[in-house]
Amino acid sequence: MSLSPTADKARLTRSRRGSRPSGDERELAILATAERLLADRSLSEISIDELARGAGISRPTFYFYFPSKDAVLLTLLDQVVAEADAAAFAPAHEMAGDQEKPWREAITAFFVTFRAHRAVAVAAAQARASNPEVRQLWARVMESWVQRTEEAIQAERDRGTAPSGVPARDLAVALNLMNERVMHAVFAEEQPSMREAQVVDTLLQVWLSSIYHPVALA
Amino acid sequence: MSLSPTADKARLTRSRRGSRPSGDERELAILATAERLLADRSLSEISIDELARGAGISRPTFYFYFPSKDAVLLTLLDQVVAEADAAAFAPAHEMAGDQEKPWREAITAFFVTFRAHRAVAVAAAQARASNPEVRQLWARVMESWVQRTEEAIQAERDRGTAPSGVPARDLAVALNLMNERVMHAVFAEEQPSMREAQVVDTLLQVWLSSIYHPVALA
DNA sequence: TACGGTACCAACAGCGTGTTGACATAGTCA
DNA sequence: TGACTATGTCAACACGCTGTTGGTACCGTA
Repeated sequence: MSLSPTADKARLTRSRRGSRPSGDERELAILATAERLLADRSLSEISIDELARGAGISRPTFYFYFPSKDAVLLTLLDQVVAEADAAAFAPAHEMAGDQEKPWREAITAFFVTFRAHRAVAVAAAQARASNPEVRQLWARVMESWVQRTEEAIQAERDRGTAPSGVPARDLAVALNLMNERVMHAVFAEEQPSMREAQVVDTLLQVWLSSIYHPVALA
Repeated sequence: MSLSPTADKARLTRSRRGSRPSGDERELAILATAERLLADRSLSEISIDELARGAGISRPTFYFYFPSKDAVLLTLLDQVVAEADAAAFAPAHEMAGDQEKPWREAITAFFVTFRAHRAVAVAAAQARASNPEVRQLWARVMESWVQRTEEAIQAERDRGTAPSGVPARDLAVALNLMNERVMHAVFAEEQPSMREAQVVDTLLQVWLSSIYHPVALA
């Protein structure tokens, strides 16, 4: 790393472990503290002072790195969402011979990713109500998933493998919202919810039935 | 409309015609003010002072009637839930010849009732995260609807009109959570959601497909 | 008339947020 | 080297909202 001879002079002489951590380290420390504390309590129950102390700085200094608690959560959510997006659409699941497999893989990918960051997922769902930026980020993300779902449903209908029913868009919205809500219930350990092991099978059952075997409504 | 058990606890003040409005009138005024203000803003954005002013009293006097903002919402929610419960299970929808009709009527009943009190519904969903009493009330209510759904699904399976698939309980949980989430999205005018006219048909489609035409999972 | 329950509020205490202004330290350039 | 600028840092303040205290006014009953 330190290629120049003048660089380690400065490093070795003065800046032993006693000197201040860098700004980047501080920012990461705040993020890590936030995710850690969110495992136990909601964001509104966590004060900025706690976040700051956890990162080894004072409350006013917190404002140097983030404009608010919510901004911290927004950063965390951004990371998790990017991870989920990458996981769910990485190998561009093709509708080959098997009808079930690609749907199962996509649902599983979301489930696994959000389960790994359940604290962030639950906190974000709550913050959505009060914070316009979180709401907007989540809306954008949901919208993109809904559109992919709608396109996949429409493709199946066009291929003749799925019959028509309610508009593909509405069905896609309902199914994606169901996934969001069921996963949230499981992660937040709500009453009523279901065992983690049952989540993917149950959701998949509902998706496949309503896409491939819609009933004719009166 | 004191249908609820928790709402009509012993506050049997009769209306003495004084210069001041009676306690009952004040309490109702607070409830009415709350529902009115909730149409525009979330509960956390409404101060107790506003609630008090709206009811024509001072902030400390508010505490004479309710221990907190959340208690006001809890009372409102109690009323709406009682109304929905009554509407959805009033004529004890029988599974007669028609498979679709009873499910459609139940889903429609919920939709109509909550739509009439959308502000309370949306506020309650938000308060659930932070308030244990709201959470508990909603959990109890959802649990009872899930149980009724599970029993109805199981009855259809026992009669041979619906094949087996995932456990009836898990399916009932997923379907009820979907209804909750979709209605919330519509009432809160979220992006993505759907037109109000499409809600019942879309939800019904998913319910009937997954109950009567479950696919065989791998 | 006086007593107790109901209804009411001014004022206070406490907590959390967001801001200000001053100060420290490290790198840069004259 | 010494002055300038960036980046960090924080004690102390202003503010808004919540929940409480301690006291007042009204009214039905005995």
